[in-house]
This record gives sequence, structure tokens and C-alpha cells, in this order.
Amino acid sequence: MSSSRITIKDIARHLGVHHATVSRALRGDVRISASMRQLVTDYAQKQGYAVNQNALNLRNMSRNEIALVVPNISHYTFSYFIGKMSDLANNAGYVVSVFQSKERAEIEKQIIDTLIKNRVAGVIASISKSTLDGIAFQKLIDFGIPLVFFDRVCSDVEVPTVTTDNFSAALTGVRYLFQKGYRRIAHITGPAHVNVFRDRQLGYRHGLRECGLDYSGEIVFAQEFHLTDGQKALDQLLANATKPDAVFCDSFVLSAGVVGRCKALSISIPADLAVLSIANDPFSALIDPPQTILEQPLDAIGQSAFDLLIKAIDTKVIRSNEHCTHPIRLIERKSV
Amino acid sequence: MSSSRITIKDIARHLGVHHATVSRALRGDVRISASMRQLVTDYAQKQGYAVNQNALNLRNMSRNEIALVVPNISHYTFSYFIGKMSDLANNAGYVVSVFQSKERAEIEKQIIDTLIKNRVAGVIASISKSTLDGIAFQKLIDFGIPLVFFDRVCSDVEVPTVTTDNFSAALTGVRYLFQKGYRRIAHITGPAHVNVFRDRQLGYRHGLRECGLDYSGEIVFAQEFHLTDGQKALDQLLANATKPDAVFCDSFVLSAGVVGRCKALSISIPADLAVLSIANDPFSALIDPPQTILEQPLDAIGQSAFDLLIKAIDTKVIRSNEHCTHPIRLIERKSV
DNA sequence: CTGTTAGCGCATTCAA
DNA sequence: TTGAATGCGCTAACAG
Repeated sequence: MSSSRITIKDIARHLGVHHATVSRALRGDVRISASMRQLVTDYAQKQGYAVNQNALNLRNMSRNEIALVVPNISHYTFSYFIGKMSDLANNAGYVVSVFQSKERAEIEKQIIDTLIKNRVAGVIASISKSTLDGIAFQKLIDFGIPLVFFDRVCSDVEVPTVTTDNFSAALTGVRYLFQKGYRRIAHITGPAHVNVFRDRQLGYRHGLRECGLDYSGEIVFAQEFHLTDGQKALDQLLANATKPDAVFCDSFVLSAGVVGRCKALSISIPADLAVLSIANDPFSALIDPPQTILEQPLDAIGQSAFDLLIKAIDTKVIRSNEHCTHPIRLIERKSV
Repeated sequence: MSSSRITIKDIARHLGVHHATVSRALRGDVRISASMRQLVTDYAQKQGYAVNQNALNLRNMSRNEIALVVPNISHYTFSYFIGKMSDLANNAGYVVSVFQSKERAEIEKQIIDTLIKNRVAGVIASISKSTLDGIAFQKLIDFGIPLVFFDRVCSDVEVPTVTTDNFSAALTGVRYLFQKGYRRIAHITGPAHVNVFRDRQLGYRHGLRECGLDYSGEIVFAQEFHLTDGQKALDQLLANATKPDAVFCDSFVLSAGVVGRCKALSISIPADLAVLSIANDPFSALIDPPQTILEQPLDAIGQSAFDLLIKAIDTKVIRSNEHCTHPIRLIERKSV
């Protein structure tokens, strides 16, 4: 074990000086003589001294840690976001810890308690599909911990948010499909109490009206998105009297499920059915056919969320109604 | 801001008792009278008291944090692993922090310094492709911080490791391709100084010899795996005098790149070329054609790594040569 | 230029 | 059953 864990007191004792002197020397305080600084740093180096961040945290009443709370770490959107956030945070001297709610509000609650106990410097979160209100997150605010929502937000908590323009995205999607000649456009989406899905549903319906379409196939899921959900949704839509000629999916996983089911049913894309989805996953370009998507700008979203959080941490202004919205970009490939 | 951040001293003052009493009451110490316990917990609850984990960390000389160090957070293998590890760790009362080396050894070094400063309870790591030795990781051991390697390991650091049986995987892959009638089997892999790729290269060559094959196409990459790397590798192989009739890829990203290139070149899979890869990504089943893969048991690997780390933390036995190897499973689909 | 003192929040040992 | 005193490692205010 080589009882490392040398402290400044150990160094002080060895050098016959006070530990405050060591502390100052190690931080390059100019009031300490150059020779003493050299002596201390050399010895510290040799002994493998490393400052105890826990002690600093206690003393400073804060931790150099930013926590990320997401529904599912291994979904591409979130894992990419985590990676981006890690880079930004590490460069700014923060450590990033991650938590997944697994789409369950009660797990979110536990996570929030942990974050409060740990006195994290700030939190960036995207809520679970089963989260109906912001009461749990409000606890963070009441405790003085800055919070920024991204993508999926709680509108009843007064904090900065970073979202994509979901209404416009769906509207753009419907317009694009209409322009390409599709007239029976279905929408596979999530529960309307989550802003992301609600806004897209509004955009979808607005688009239908605007284009003068009367067909409306909208399927809403309560919980997680799996490949099988996309498949089931398609089956449901095909069971209707009038079948859709296009589906607009709120997630790449759903559209991938639809594509898989089409293959099994020998439905040709885009000849028989167009598939358009809001997505980020690079595999959207690799499946057959390559998917036309509405791409969320993940890097920009990550940067905005980070900036807003750091601002809140630095200024100590937590409550805010700063809402940052990013546009979505249409990437034309072969599925429409 | 509602200056929360109530401490036991605040509670003690309000209740006219000593803060040690409050501390004991809050933890349900039976030596404190039931009435006092009730009084304290009620008031603490009402005031939104939450124990300061930083103070506990300092006092206990350890932090309830497990750190994960991976080359790239957003690669499916790693993001899935992070998710799995998060669940296990959170259930055991730990917080998980994540760091990505971005395949760069110098970033790994910085990360390790941070981990030491933070006095994390333990570290689970998979090394970057540019890491040539374990000197940086040895610092953790010297500092008394338990370390477990998974997947990509440093053999010169004496700690527990969890890997897949890479040699057997490649051997199985070559045998399978041979059995299916392929005779010119190429291998797209990574730098041999990383155990994962070295072992697979050994298994590949062993398989060729065993099957009496003389064709050998082996392409090694120095750095990151991107889709374009798979494409480039295929081009290289096709430029050879004798073209391969099968490629064995060390990563799904590479095989996806190969598949994409085949599509562009109108090479039919598996008629003209078989593609077999070591993979986990669920999209391997969704691309066209669905990929035959050798699947790593990520859940089992995660569980083993976690168990080994907890054991090291609990027993304080850090140095160990416990090496846990998991078998790989062949999943037959349509690409061979 | 360096030492002294105090305190961050908490749990624990020793007293009472 | 409760109180008092101590210290985890570190920094900062104050003193000299």
C-alpha cells in the first residue's frame, strides 16, 4: 500500500516549518521565499503529494463537480452529450458525474437527494418520460444548486433551458413530406406531458392543417422507446382503414424499428412508405435505406447548456427564465 | 436562494442541544432518547437538512465515488458499460464519475491526477490506443486507490482485469468463416500493443494456420476507429492482387464502414464478401444485411469489473493478479 | 517571509 | 442519555 497520502503537515514536519507555509509554497505564493518554495515543491513531488480535494471542498463549501442526469446513458443522444459535456467541464476544472433515471421519476428523486448530499456545483438534466412535475428538481434550486435543463425540460421550474425547436422541427418535417408528395402522414411520438413530444405534436398538427391534410395518424407511447415499439407502431398504423404513406418518428430508434418491420413486410422505402425522423445517431446514415433526418445540433446544445450552467455557478443567480432554442437541420438521404 | 445549507450545528442551536446529539439522533443512534430523535429528525426534515458528504469524505478519508475512465464515452460499448456500472454503483451507495481519454495517453495522465486529488474510492478503466505502458495507472496503485481494467488492459500493472477471450473469439471467427467456405479471410484490427488487438491477431493467425490457409490480409490501424477507416481498409484490401472473400473486423464501426463501402461498390454481402465482426451495438442487427457478429457479454463484464473493484475496496487488497475472462458468443445473421 | 489561530461539517472518544 | 473536546486536510486572516 506504500502509505502515501502525504499531507502538508507531514511535509511541514519533515522540513521543520509550519504547514501553512507548505500550503502557501505549494500554491506558489510569492510571499514565500523562492528557496523555500523550491524545497517544499521538490519534497512534495518526491513524496507523491497530491492535494486532498475533499478538504478543499469542505473548506470552500462546494465541490468541483457537475452532475448530469439523463434518462438513459447508453442512448446515443445522451452518451454523445455526456462526452461533449465531459470535455467542456474537464477543461474548466470540473469533474463530471453521471446518473441515469431509466425513465423513472422515483429514481430521479433518489438521484437528486444524492446530488444535494454531495453538494455538487451544478446539475444539467433531461427529465424522464414519467416525470410529471418539477417538484423533485425544485429541491435542488431551494438548496442553492444551479440547474439547467436540456432537451426534455420541466416548465414549472424556473431555470435556464436548452432545447431544440421541436415545434418547427415537426412543422418542417410535415411540410417537407407534403412537398415530396406524401398526403397521409403519421406521427409516432411520446407522451404529451413531456415538452419535446408535446411541441412536436403541436407542430405536426399545425403542419397538417397548413397543408390542408385531413389524414391524421398519431401514436403516442407512454414509456421507453425500443425497436419493438417502432415495429408495433407501424403495425398499428397499417391496421387502419387508410394506411399512411409516410411516418414521422420522434426518435431514430423508432424509425429503425419501422424500417425493420417494413423489411419484414416487404414494404419498400420510400416508394411505399416514407420515413422521416428526428435523430442524431450516425447509424441513421448506414441503415438501409439511409435515413432522411432532422438533425438536432448536439454540440451546440451541449455548449449552451454548459455556458448557462457555468454562468449560474459563477454569478450565483440560479432562478432564470433564459431559454435557449436551437434550430433543427434537415438532412436529405434516401428514406423520403 | 433561501439560504438552506442547514448544518447540525444550526439544528442543535435551535433545539438547545449539542450538535453531537443531533448527529447521533439523525443517524438513529439508540442511545439518544426516542423523543429527542423524533424532535431532531422532524426539525431536520422540515428545514431540508441534508448531510454534507464532503465533510464525511474528509472525516472518513475516502469518497463514495467510483471513477470510470474510457477512451470514448459515446461509443456504444463504453456507454452501455457506463450505464451498467452506474446502476450497480448507485445501488451500492456510490456515485459514478466518467472521464474520456479520447484515445490519448496524455489526457489519461491528467485524468489520473484528478482522480488522485479527488481521493476516489476506486477506478475502472479501459486504456486508450495510444497508451504504451501502465506508468500513469501505477500512480493510482501507489496512492492506494484500487483499480480494475476491463477490455483494454495494461499488463504491466498488477491489478484485476476483466476481458473477453479475444484469442478464442478471433479463432472462432476464422473457423466459422472457413467452415462456411471462405478461404481468403482478411482481418481489420487495431495496434498490437493493445492486448485486445494483439490477442485477436494471434487468434486470427492461429486460425489461418489451423485451417491451412495461406492468404493473409491484415490491416492495423494506429488510432481511432471511424466509419471511414473501415471504408479505407476495404479499399486497401481490394487493391491487393488476390482480393479477400471475407473480412473479420475488430469493431462494429469498422464493419459498418466496410458494409457502406461495399454498397457503393456494388459488392454483395455475403455472396461476394462475408463480413464478420466483434460487436455489441444493437444496430448491427439493423443494417443491411444484418450483421453476423461475435458478441461480447457486456453485462457480465460490467458485473465482474464491479465485483472485483468492490472486493478491492472492501478488503484493501489492491495488487492482484485475478484475471477474469468472458467467452464470446457467435450470433449468426446474414452477413456471412 | 513565516508562524499562529481558527474553522469548514461531521463523527467519535471520553466524561458526566 | 447528553455534552465537551478533538481532528480529518486545508486555507485565510492576522500577527509578527
